[in-house]
Amino acid sequence: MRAAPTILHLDMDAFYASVEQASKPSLRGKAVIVGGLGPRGVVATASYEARRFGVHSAMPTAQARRLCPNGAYLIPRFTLYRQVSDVVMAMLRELSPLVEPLSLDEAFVDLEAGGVAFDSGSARATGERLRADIRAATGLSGSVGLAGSKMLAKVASEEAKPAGLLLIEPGTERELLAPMSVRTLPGVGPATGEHLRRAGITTVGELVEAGEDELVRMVGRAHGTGLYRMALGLDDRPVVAERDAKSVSVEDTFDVDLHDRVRIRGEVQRLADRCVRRLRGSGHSGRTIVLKVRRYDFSTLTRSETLRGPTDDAAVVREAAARLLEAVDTTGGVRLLGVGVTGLADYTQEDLFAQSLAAEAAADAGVAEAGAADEEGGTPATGGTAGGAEPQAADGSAGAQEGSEPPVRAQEAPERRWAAGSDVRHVLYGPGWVQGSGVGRVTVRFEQPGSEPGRVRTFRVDDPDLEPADPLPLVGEAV
DNA sequence: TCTGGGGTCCTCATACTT
DNA sequence: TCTGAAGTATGAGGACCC
Repeated sequence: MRAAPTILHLDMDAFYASVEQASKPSLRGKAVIVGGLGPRGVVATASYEARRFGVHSAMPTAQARRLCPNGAYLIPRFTLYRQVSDVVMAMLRELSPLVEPLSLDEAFVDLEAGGVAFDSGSARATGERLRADIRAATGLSGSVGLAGSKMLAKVASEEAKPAGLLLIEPGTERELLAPMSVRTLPGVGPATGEHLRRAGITTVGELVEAGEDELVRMVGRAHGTGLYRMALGLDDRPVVAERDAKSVSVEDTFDVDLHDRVRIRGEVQRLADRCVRRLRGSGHSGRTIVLKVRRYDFSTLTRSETLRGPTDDAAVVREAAARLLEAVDTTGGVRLLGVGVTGLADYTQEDLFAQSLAAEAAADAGVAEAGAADEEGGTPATGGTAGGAEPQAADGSAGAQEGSEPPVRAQEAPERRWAAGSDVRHVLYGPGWVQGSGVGRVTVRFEQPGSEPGRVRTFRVDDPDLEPADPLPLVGEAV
């Protein structure tokens, strides 16, 4: 067991919403909800002002709108969040080489390994300085937890929220944990929580009383022993700086369930292409292809196929995904499709073997379904309902497949779409952001991170003076 | 009016190999 | 040559996390 509380957990407060408030002065102090804005969207982050109305992460956006009709609803701008996150993570790496990012807004740091803290006093001082530095560099607040283990440090930062710091002194952890809900412990979600509740266990203290054997009996070996140790405050997992990705996947939920088999097939191909682009971008190839289908009734099934060697060939992944789809009954409708690759290997190795194998398999399968599989004439999967606003941010590439799409329809003058929250620039009025759009109009608020709250103006959606723009930095770097 | 997207890890059943 | 046990690979699903 570790003596000194030198594991630090940083958790940025309401990160996405706070970044939006920092970048849009008129939203400071207001209820801001960032998430999917389509009919099936969910909330990613709600500002503390919005939380007062009962809005929280993972809640359907439609429900959030009912609870908080006057909030600002914005699509996420991951490019900006990543930029801010990079700044924060760089500051953590100045403290120690052992930094383990958990997401864009959370990380563990082993302060002792960095030689910046060795006891409660120095750890606390380091944590306070970090919070101040982050605020100075980004204008945002983060909460810091300090303890002798990762699990306790995370519990501490959770308790410290918002904008606080909590250090758990060694020796006090069991006393501190005992009255807390079992849901406090990592790994206890709704299902396990309910399972335990039915057995009369609602607090961490009761978990300890139940004993290891009983817990193993209830929730299985790995989970049971882990849970018992966590309840005792025991956790010797090290802070790990570099973690290899284990899988890459993409998925889309459709605004309206898909019924047409040809359309479904087309979407699966599109997802396979996107997945391979991501796979290659991460410098990997992979051996197992996974197809995910969520049906109209929200039941989810996965089908997978393991190749004899890793691949990063789009054609190979497309074919495998198509084969897997053939084994799935989609009558009734499909609300989500996904394609993933697991069993990752380094990108560098050639995968001719896998490719020739896929060709072989395709030839085999071809005997049975040659007629059905190809010939998907007609029904171009043009844009359509997927992904709602289709912000076309980073990935510019549309669905330009290699020639296989039959007749290219005449492009009906594509109406420009302006997603709420996205950055724009007007020739006359300068930088601003889209506050809303509809019936041929788009409303823009002209302001930027350092400015006073700005004025609102409305334009025609096809106003040539208005253009999409890149996000502006939150602090510094004159604009 | 329901329930996103990108991941990880665990468990269980089954098939295959030794 | 047949059979059963044990170990391993694969596939599917569930829970959880942010």
